[in-house]
Amino acid sequence: MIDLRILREDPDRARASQRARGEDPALVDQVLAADELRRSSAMHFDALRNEQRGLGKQVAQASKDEKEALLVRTRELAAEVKAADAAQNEAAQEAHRLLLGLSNLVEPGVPEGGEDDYVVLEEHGRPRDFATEGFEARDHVEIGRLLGAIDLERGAKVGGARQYYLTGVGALLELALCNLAMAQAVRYGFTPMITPSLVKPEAMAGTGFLGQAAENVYHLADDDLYLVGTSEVPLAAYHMDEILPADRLPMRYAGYSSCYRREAGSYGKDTRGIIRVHQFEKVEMFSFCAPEDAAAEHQRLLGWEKEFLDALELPYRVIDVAAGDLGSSAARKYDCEAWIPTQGKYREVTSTSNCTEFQARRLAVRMREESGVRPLATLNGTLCAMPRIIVAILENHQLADGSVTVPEALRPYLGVDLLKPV
RNA sequence: GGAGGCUUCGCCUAGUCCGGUCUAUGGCGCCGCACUGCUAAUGCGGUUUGGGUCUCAAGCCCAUCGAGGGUUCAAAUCCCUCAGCCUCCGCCA
Repeated sequence: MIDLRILREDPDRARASQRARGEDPALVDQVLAADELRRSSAMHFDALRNEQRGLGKQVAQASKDEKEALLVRTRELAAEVKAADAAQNEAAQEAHRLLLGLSNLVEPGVPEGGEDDYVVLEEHGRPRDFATEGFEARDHVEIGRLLGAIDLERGAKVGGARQYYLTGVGALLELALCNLAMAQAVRYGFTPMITPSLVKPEAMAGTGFLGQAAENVYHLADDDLYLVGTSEVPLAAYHMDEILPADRLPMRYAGYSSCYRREAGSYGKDTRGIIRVHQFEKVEMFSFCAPEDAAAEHQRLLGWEKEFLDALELPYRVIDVAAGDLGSSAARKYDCEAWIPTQGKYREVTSTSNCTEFQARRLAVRMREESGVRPLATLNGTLCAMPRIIVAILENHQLADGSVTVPEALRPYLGVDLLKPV
């Protein structure tokens, strides 16, 4: 949700932001018109209600005869107040509904355009040259089968398309990655959290996932609960309706949870393997901080993502995601993409977003400092999304016989330095 | 799933039976001021949140007693629905 004051004072900025995203700039003017109506109908109600309360006091003190006279005016006033209240509520709801449809203001400097208009900021590590090494790289599906780490056939049998079992060393690998990620997060002051995957509509809507992203969200109609696509949702909503002391910011949480995605509209994309699945586990970083500190915090989150990928010795690059490919909550987003040898390209493994005050306004998370109360900023970043990291490790660290070298940092958590075919 | 109890402005709490004097009591905490070798103590004042009005501030207005609806000229207070927490019973990992 955008600050109405900014919208009133600088509507051009909001229109430009909408245009950059490829969304409708006219929505800004609809919101402003609705807000105008909201304020005028509220003033009307306030005035009537003020009169009603004043007369109410007179009635209480009046003698019997006076009372009858007062009640004449007061009875018709009651009807007017009721009507004005209804009008006010309707106007407020409509203004709010329109305001919720507006995406966050894009941060200055974000590349223009859509999905393919990202800007590459950095490259780290060098992809291996398997031809020079004298063998052809196997893809993660094949390696996973050789190691007894991934069972896709039975995943499909039991759960349908895009479902999988991690088995044997595959399962252990995920647990080791989780521990490595959590250890790093704790080192930097994050509070480890295991979060609910099932949340109420307020949490889902407040985080901004029931807009254009809604088609990718699982909804349990019988209970009106949603399955989260990321622990960003329960972490953002953790402090819903709360006022946090400014001197305790930033507050950082690392959430581990299952993530569920319908993957609507991605038919035919990544149908092989576990690059794109309906359920996976993820360690997610989340930060509540002062708005003026958000850009710096965003860089810190990106830094911790890079540190994790470095520790796993993966070649990757960092991209600045274009305006048209940002989620509605994000003002800016950086993705880290790991090199996938058998695809010959970089694929997203982590993503960090600065949501500025957008989510905090919707969720009513505020900060208290001496000068008062105001919304704070929220940011999120992937630390370790299991399937894609497993894909990257298996493919990048494979040997000619199908074995996989375990990155040094992971060895204490896995207990072995080589995964061998079974 | 069934029965009962509870939910008040940071925390605790009065008020709810019997509607208007609630502009919500008191304590704790916190902030400011005064007094005082220092600290402590004491005294005085302030201290929910959101919206509006206003050039800004002050001031003023409206809403807010778990949420929503109803009765009434008038609701923290009466009625209905729902949620959360607690206790007990039943079932179950």
